[in-house]
Amino acid sequence: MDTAEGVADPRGAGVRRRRGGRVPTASMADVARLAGVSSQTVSRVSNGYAGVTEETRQQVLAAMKELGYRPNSAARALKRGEFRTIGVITFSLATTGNVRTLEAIATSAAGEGYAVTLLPVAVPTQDEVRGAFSRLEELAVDAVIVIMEVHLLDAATLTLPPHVQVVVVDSDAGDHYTVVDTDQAGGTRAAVRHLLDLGHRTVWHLGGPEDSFAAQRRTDAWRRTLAEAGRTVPPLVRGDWSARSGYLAGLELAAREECTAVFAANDQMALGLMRALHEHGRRVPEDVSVIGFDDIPEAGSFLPPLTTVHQDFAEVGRLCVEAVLRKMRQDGPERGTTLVPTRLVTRASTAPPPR
Amino acid sequence: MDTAEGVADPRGAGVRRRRGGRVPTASMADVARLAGVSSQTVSRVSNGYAGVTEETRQQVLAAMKELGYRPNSAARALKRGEFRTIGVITFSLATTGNVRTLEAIATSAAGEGYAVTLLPVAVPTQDEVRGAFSRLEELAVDAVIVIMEVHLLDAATLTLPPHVQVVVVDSDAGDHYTVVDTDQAGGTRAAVRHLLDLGHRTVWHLGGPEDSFAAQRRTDAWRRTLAEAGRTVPPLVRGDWSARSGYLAGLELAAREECTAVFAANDQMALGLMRALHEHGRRVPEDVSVIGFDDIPEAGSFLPPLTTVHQDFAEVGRLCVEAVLRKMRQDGPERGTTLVPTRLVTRASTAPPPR
DNA sequence: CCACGGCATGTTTGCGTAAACATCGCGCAG
DNA sequence: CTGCGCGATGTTTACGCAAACATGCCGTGG
Repeated sequence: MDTAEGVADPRGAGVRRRRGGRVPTASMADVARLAGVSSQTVSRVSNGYAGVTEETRQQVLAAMKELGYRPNSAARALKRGEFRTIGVITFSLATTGNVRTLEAIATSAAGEGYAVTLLPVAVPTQDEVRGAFSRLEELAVDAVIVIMEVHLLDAATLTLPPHVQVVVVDSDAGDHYTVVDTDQAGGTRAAVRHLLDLGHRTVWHLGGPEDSFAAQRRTDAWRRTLAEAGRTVPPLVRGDWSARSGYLAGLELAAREECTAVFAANDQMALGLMRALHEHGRRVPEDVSVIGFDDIPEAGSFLPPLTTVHQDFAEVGRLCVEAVLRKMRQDGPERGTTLVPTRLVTRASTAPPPR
Repeated sequence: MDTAEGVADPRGAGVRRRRGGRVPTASMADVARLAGVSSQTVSRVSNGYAGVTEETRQQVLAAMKELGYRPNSAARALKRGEFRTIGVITFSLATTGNVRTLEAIATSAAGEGYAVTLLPVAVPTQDEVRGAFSRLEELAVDAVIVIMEVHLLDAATLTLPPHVQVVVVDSDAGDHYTVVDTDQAGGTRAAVRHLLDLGHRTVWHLGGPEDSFAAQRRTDAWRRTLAEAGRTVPPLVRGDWSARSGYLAGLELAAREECTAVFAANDQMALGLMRALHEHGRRVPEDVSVIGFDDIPEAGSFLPPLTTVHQDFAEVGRLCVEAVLRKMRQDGPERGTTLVPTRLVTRASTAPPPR
């Protein structure tokens, strides 16, 4: 029982195959002919318009079914001038945050009747991004969301082609574009204050890579919070988000007796950090408190379970879609940044400092 | 300097705006007019055809640039009969495997000049899948890849509409569809044998959820491998892929003195399992060996670093794209399963059993 | 009894592109 | 000097759909 066979070809003996031997699909005209109506009536049925007799409607539906008719989205898009598709540019799906955000975007978009087209950019240079944009423009896309967690390598700010509705996640381009982001500063402040409130004299920081906006903000907020509290700011240690880099950085920190509390810029690095501390006989949380950022699903199963800052990725995704659709419909050059609040999740990895 | 002006507008003084105040975009005709050539010549330049004088070409390019011309993908798709887009149906982006596969698909597809449209399906009932398919068909998509890690809830096998080129990841529908999958059995065998070779009398198994194909295969292969080696098959313990479920299952296993080796169906569950063992004073690997599956990036940073079965998701994604494009182009109803080999990564969580 | 309104349906047209076919002009062979 | 061939460019047309407009039919009120 294969796909196309046995259907009386109303166009006569024409085989009607495109290059490559594609299976021909039924058009509205085919359906119209079979149902004995005009193609416009088929269109009306297809789009659920009123003003079609129930009897006619049934005939058309029957014909559609018989021919396996599917509206041709290219033609429809051409006529309507929109694709109901949102493009998403992302530099990597390796980080939890990006993936969760993407998933939320896809779900929200689906709820609005939009699909999501993915466009991965290998290297985040401005040229690459621009290239991605031209590809997207030639693609079937009405608007674009850029999930950007890394600085553009060759330019301080993001410059993009006009005529495209853009919403950016996790950037500092709020004065040029619409930006939706987690409240990095608020989350960081909560984390650092939590440790200070437990009695630690200061808080060390295992920061993310230099080229990441999110990392930069967390580091800035860490410094600011300590400064506001009048504490000394220990030297910054950097990782690259990976657990491995957290481990390496942890080797350094484990050697420092005076380090009793560490704020890691994400949970993976916190994981590696804790391993290094463990290997060097420094217990968590008795000797050293560790706090993370993100609240990945596994964080509660680390050894010990990790206190961390929970990010609401679903909300970020939802807001992105909302913002981009709003921009699309109103064509308003709306700018500014929307912040999504975080929540501190207290688990076993933080405790008062040793006496 | 707007796009359509000074042009004899057959519809009268129409401003040529679509509903919603969309910015009108330049068409080939606009470019042609400005460049003083025919639209066909613009088309030729746009598609890089030979047979256009360099001089003409430059004029056209200049005109394109001035008008900010972008080919209209809807029209192009309508004419060409293809979108150069692959749809991906996925039930969840929560698991590492799905995400990594998706990323690889997107990258491979981009390499072939194809984009990827994402279609998340909330609940994996057959109706939902079929619904996703109809949406996809109405969408701008030439072929579909289904990343399916969960059984359909209301049917044993996957039934899908005709006329669509489909490749399925991680399924048992190889006799009906083209399937690409990790060699679950091979990986499992390697894991179990590794533990047996270390001297363990048998291997316990922390399986994945019942409704997952992958989990089922790993469980089957575990049983088979033990049987082949003439070992007793301990009772199966199940989790749901999450670290938390691994922890809960671990509480059970930790109580069993005779359990010296556990094969967890994924790394997250292994993580939770190790936490439970730790809490009950059973050391890994001295008292109990633990092996995982997937080799997530963090696996090397667990306490202790996890021995696990490495999956080559990139290869899976690549093969999917390759297969689906091949099917598309040849229209061959090619079936069967392609297996991607795994690799055992030995780290610190496995050792000979205690004497 | 006819006109008019309203509803179901049909016809025309154009969206932007590119294949197929038509034309034009130039250079070179005869 | 003429004609032929070929390369460069123009013209026509169709892709499938749906808005805009046209038609035809019915019933009702004057």
